[in-house]
Amino acid sequence: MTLAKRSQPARERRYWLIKSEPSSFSFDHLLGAPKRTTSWEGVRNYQARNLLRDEMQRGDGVLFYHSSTDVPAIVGEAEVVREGYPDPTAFDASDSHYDARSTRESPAWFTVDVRAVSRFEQEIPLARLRQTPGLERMVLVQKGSRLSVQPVTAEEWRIVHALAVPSQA
DNA sequence: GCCAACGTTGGC
DNA sequence: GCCAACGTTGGC
Repeated sequence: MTLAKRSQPARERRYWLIKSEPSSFSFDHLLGAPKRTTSWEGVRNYQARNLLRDEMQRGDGVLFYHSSTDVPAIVGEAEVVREGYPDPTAFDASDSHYDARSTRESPAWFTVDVRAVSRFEQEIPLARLRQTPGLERMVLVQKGSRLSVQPVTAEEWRIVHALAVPSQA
């Protein structure tokens, strides 16, 4: 965190949702990682890149979603612990996410660090999200929605939490 | 495994 | 700048 960033006025906490295929990187992987933290690298979509680079801030809340699995679901909560920085995998010719267009002088792709906060008491399957009043406009439930890093509204975050942690509702 | 929806590429 | 072709995502 730079002085410049620390001295910026605080803004409202914002919320995001990130997708991952549990067969490649699950919420358990994140919980088991050093400091329960990982770099969310490898994103190669410009809309998602813009969110990673420009919008996600330290302290923001993150819903962790399992895609391409038997029961696609939101399974836990994480938070942004490091703001956008160049994705190192884009510079590594031996990495499957290598992109020669991205240079250290002019990086094309960005990542943030996320840390696991907690696994939800109850996973929330996509089918349930679709049935939940107030979530009709959530990006995740839109037809054809493929964005792997998505904005979540404060109200959507609240509703999801009420489903996920009923003991606190 | 199927296939709809989407994003990217590249010819013109 | 258009748009067809292609590769990928991801639910079902």
